[in-house]
Amino acid sequence: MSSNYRRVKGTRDLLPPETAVWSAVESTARSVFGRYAYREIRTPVIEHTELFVRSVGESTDIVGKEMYTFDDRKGRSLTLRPENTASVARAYVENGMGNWPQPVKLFYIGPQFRYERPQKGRYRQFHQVGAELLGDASPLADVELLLMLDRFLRELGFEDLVVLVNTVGDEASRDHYRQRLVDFLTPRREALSEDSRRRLETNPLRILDSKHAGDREQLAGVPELVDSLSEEARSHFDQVLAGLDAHGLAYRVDNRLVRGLDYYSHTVFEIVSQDLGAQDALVGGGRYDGLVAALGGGAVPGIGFAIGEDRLIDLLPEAFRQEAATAVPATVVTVGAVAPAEALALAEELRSSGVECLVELAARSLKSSLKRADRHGVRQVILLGDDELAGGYVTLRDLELGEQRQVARADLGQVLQKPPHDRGTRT
RNA sequence: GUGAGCGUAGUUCAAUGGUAGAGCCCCGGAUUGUGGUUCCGGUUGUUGGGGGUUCGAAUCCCCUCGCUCACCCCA
Repeated sequence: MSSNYRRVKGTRDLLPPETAVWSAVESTARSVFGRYAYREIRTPVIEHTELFVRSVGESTDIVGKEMYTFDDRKGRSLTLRPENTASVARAYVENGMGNWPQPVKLFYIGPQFRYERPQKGRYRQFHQVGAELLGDASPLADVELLLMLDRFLRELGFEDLVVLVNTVGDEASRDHYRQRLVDFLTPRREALSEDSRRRLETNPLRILDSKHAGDREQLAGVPELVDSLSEEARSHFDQVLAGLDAHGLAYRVDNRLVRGLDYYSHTVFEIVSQDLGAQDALVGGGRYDGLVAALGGGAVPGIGFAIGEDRLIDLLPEAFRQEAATAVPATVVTVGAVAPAEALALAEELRSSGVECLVELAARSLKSSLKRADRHGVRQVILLGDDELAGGYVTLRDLELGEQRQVARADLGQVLQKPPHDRGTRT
């Protein structure tokens, strides 16, 4: 408000100490995904617009009205990625990953962009943590992916999140069902919302998860997609559910769950939370067996998920936040007539032995230095006065315990190596 | 794109047409070798911006920008 320069709408500055939480969440993702041998991929933030039109789908809202699209200086249409699966699939084809040992397991962490009106849990620049498994069509691959996702969320401390699963079948199943759905809804056309009437032509399946009250009424008695499944699609889904049962992963089958991106097939899933307001989807994902082929690759099956990192962090259990918060463990302070340069020299020694510390660089009264240390959330204060300098030791004061002791200067690095870890966050 | 609510100090908020304030935060100090409590002192505002009404506007009106929430859609 005081500045002429402001964040662009829908973006935000992530500041410490919050960034430490983000960092910890991302470390956990790397750790968990790593145990399943997923490796990180980093794709560009900008892509050719056509990539998203082809993969996400022309009739989707994302492509229709939510993309940051612009022409570069040569008139090529470029788009800030609205999601990351299309880029991963493109990279798979472009880099010949089809020749790598299959399946290829990739994860990504990064910003995505959608031009929407910002509100709770929805930003124009938001962040996703996602994983993609390419080259494995088996139902057990779906199961393993969901187990990995579940493990990640549990390591963050989430307990009661429920996975909603459904199948949208293979292409033949969907074609068959789409026709039945259109047959059912056409007589009711006039009672549908404007959006849904449009979808009847462009993307009928999307009408199923319309939240519009009138639409929901008209959907009473609608044919279920389950009944249109091919033998193979039915069997795939049954095996996925059996696998989840075998591992005790809680889920709910939601026959109305249809995801907003065109590339999905077979298994689709979502994790929603009641504590997020209107933007309740925390994770979305599913199988996309036709995507790589659509981008000019071979018939390579795929499955993946994307976690809304911003939303995830909104909901993060307090215990994990606490653990992630960082406090500065120590500061070096001079006493009496000792020059601050001596303190800096000592701090550098400590840093050489791996200790994290601040230094008081101004000559102040001890009283004032201690007060400042306390305000910075420092726990250990290293006092360096004439006596200490002459005796080759320091006085180490623990502000939390209110105790102090003398430590030989040579041992100080060792003593501070393991900082007390029980200090709370300062907010 | 549509609707609603809200814009006063870094922050949370007061001031209902008559001199823009308080708490917190931040900075300094209370005889420079001992912090947190306490006390003293200090910095910070074109009242989001522009226009109008009025002797006089943070306050009323119009426009505009921004924020928040919801619809829609999704992560």
